[in-house]
Amino acid sequence: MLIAAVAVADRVGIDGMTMRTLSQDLGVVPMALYKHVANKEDLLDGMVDIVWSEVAAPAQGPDWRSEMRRRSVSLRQALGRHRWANGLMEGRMRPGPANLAAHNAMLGCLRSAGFSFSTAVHTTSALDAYIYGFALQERGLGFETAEESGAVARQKRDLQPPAAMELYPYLIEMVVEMSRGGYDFTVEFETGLDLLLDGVERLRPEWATAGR
Amino acid sequence: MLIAAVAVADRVGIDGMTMRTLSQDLGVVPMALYKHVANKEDLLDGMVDIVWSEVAAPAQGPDWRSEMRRRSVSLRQALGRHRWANGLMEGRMRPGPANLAAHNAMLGCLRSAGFSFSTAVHTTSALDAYIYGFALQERGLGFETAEESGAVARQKRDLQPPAAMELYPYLIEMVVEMSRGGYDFTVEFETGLDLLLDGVERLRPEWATAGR
DNA sequence: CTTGACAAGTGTACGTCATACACCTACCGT
DNA sequence: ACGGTAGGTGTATGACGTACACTTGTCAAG
Repeated sequence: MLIAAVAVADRVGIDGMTMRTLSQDLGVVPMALYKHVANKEDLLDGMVDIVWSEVAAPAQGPDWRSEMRRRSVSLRQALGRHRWANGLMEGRMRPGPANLAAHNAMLGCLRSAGFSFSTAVHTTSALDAYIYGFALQERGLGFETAEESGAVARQKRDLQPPAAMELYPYLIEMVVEMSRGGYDFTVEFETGLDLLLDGVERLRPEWATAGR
Repeated sequence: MLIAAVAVADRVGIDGMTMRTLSQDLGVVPMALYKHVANKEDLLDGMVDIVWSEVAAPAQGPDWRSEMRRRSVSLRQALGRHRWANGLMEGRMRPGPANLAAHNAMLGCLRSAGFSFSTAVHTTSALDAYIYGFALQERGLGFETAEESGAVARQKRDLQPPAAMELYPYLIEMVVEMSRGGYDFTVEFETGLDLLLDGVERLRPEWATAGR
C-alpha cells in the first residue's frame, strides 16, 4: 500500500495523492486505508521511509570521499524520482527505520574514516543542506532536460514586458543565455558537490583538532 | 492585507493560514479577500514576494565575497522569520518584483565583480541550494537554540527503545553528544557558508576561462 | 444635488478533503 | 462448530477553497 501511495504521488503529485485517489487506485473504499495507517501523517511517514530505503548507504572505510559522493548522487536521484518528498524528508517527527539507518550510515562512514564528532556533523549538515536545496530548486524551475530549459527560457524571454529589460538587466542576460545554451542540472549539481567535498577535505584536519 | 497574511502564517503556520482565519484576523468575511487576490495561489505569490523584499540585496562592486555573505545571512534570517516560506520561495510561477530584483541583484553583483556568466550561475545555484537546504533542516529539527537542542536530544535519548542502541550506534552517539553540548545553528550555517565561499573563490579563475 | 460607476464587503451554497463511528465478512486456530 | 481478528463498507461531520448574486460606501461628472 505504501508502494502504491508512492506511485500515486509520483504520478499526480502530493496534493493529488488524497486518501480518496489512493483508495480508488487500490480498488477499495477510502476508509479501508485507515486499517493500515493511523492517519495521513502516518502514511506520509511511511512513504518518506520508502524514499530513504532507495538511497545508497555509504560504506564505512577510508574512502569516505567517494562514498559521500555516491550517497549524494543517489539521494538527489531519489528526490528526483519522488519530487513530492523534498519538503518531507527532514521534517518527520517519527523517522522510520530506513531514515534512521541512512543517517546512521552517513555518520558511521565519516566517523570511521577518522572524522571527529563535530566534523562529521558539519559535513553531514552542509552536504545534506546542499542536496535538499538543490533538489528544491530543480523542482521549482519547471524543466528537466537541457533542451527543455532552453525552450522555457526562450518562452520567458518572449513574454517579458519591455519595462523589465531595464529593471532586471542581469536576469534578462540569464534568460537569453539559457535560451541558447540550456542548463544541465546534473553537471550543475556535481560541480557544486565536488566544490563542497573539496572544502571538507581541505578543512578536515583543522576541524578534527577543534572538535572533540 | 499581504502583511496580515504573513503575520498570520508566522503565527500559526502555513496550514493554519486559511482564507477563513485570515479573514477573521482582518475582521471581514472570507469572501471579501477575493476582492484583493484572484485566489489563494495569488495570495501566496504576494506573501513570498514580501519575504523577498526583506532580503538584503548584494551591492555591485569588487567585494563580492562579503556581499554574498551578507545576502546569504540575510536570506537565512528571512527564512527563519517566515518558516512557512521555505518550500515556496523558488517554486513560484509568477515571481513578484522583489523576487526578480533579488535574483537580478545576485547575478549583478557577481557579474560586475568579474565572474563569467556560467560561473555566476554556478555560484548562485550552489549558494542558494545550501541556504534553502539549511533552512529546511533547521525547520525540521524542531528546536531553535542550543540549549533547546540539548533538551530535545536528552529527551530523544531517554525514549530510545533498547534495540536501537545496537542498530544505530552512530546515531546514538550523536544524540548523546547533542544532549550535552547542544547545537548552534548560526555557527553551523556560517561554517558551511564560508566553506562554500572559499570554494567559489578558489575555483573562480578556472571557471572564468571555462565559461563564456 | 443627483447620479451612477466602481471598489469593497456580505451571505449562501457547493464540492472536496481527512476522518470518526458503527457495522459487516471472510478466514483462522482451537 | 465457533469466536476472534484483519480487513473492508457506509454514513456522517466539520473544515477547506471558492463560485455567484447581492449590498454598501465613496466620489467624480452631469
